[in-house]
Amino acid sequence: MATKARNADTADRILDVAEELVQVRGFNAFSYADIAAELGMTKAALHYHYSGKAELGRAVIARYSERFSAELAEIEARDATAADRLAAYVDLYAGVLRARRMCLCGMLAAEYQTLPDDIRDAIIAFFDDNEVWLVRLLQQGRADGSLRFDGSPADTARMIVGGLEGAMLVARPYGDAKLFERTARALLATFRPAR
Amino acid sequence: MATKARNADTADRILDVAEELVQVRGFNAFSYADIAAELGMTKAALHYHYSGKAELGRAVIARYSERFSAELAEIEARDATAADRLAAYVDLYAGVLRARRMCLCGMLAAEYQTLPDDIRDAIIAFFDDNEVWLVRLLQQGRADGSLRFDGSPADTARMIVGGLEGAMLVARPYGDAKLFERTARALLATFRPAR
DNA sequence: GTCTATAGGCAGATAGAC
DNA sequence: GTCTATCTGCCTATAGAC
Repeated sequence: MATKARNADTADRILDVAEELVQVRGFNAFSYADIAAELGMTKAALHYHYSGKAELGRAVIARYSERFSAELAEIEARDATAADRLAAYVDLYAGVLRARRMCLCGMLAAEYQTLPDDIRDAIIAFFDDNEVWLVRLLQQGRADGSLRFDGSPADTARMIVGGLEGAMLVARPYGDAKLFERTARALLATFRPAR
Repeated sequence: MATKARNADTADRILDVAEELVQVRGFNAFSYADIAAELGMTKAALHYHYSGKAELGRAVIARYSERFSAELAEIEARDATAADRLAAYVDLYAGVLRARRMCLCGMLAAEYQTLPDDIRDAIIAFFDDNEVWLVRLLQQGRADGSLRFDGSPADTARMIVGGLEGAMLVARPYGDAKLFERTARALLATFRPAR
């Protein structure tokens, strides 16, 4: 029962637009009117699919987190060594920035204090998932010698997530994806086994 | 002609409140009404001191950047070695997070796409200044052997700024300043000369 | 410098026809 | 499912009295 990907149903197209708006402008800086205009429909129609902005936000982050998890699983299926997997992880972030977007959860982390409780929980869960995945990666890399680092895997995992989120945050005003890539390479270089 | 610091004039107290609101909630998530309520005055009075929200934003970032520059100069006056200066630089960020705030320019970087042009320019200038200062620091550290790093000073400087901004961004949802400090220590550890 | 009062606009949201 | 019409509330901003 395949549906045409080109012709996703309305609920999905709303989610697509909302996701982009959150990543580019932030949750507090877009309105139902923006989405309605983009899709050529009215605000009232949006309320039929998502009862309010908070619920729309929940749906956006839920889909984003699922997709991110799927991409992590894909990396594990495709790349064998810890070093390759880490490079692929960095590429996920680079792809977001090339689309002139901020990481959804990085953007929402900035707005954290203004967001409803369940969205806050989802942000925390996203970062927790990333940390768990990276900790396993780092343990693997330390064991097989493909990654070198001094601190605990947990602190190092947070250094990676923070380093990439921050590099995106700072690179975006410059509108320069290459800036991010050079910064990320400097971060990756600290994990090279032979120095 | 000294004025009492405890009794700063109204324009300064407005700036104090606005600065905190931007750092905690973001520029798009506070209003003149919030500031007026906090200071026990009316919105109209605020407009006497700052004609509009955009001008208020300009004033906030201008004062913040000046203060930040002064703190960098203080570090150079107090700490001699590059390693000590870098540690003190990290402490600046830690202090902001302990006050439960995000770096002002990190927050504004997230909101960048929604901000007026002159505020955008000020954000870029802030990061440029930080990079310049860190590049000099890194060159000094490489020369005197107190800091070790592989990439160019410029890329490494951006790795530091990004790493600290991102570590703040991610630590703030957890409401845990210690989390930032451990992450920052992991970052600093990559600069240790003997590994 | 600070107030009251208010303008004008846009936000999120709902009712009810089709 | 989508529309028109509308509500209520908050936003930024201004006029004018004190």
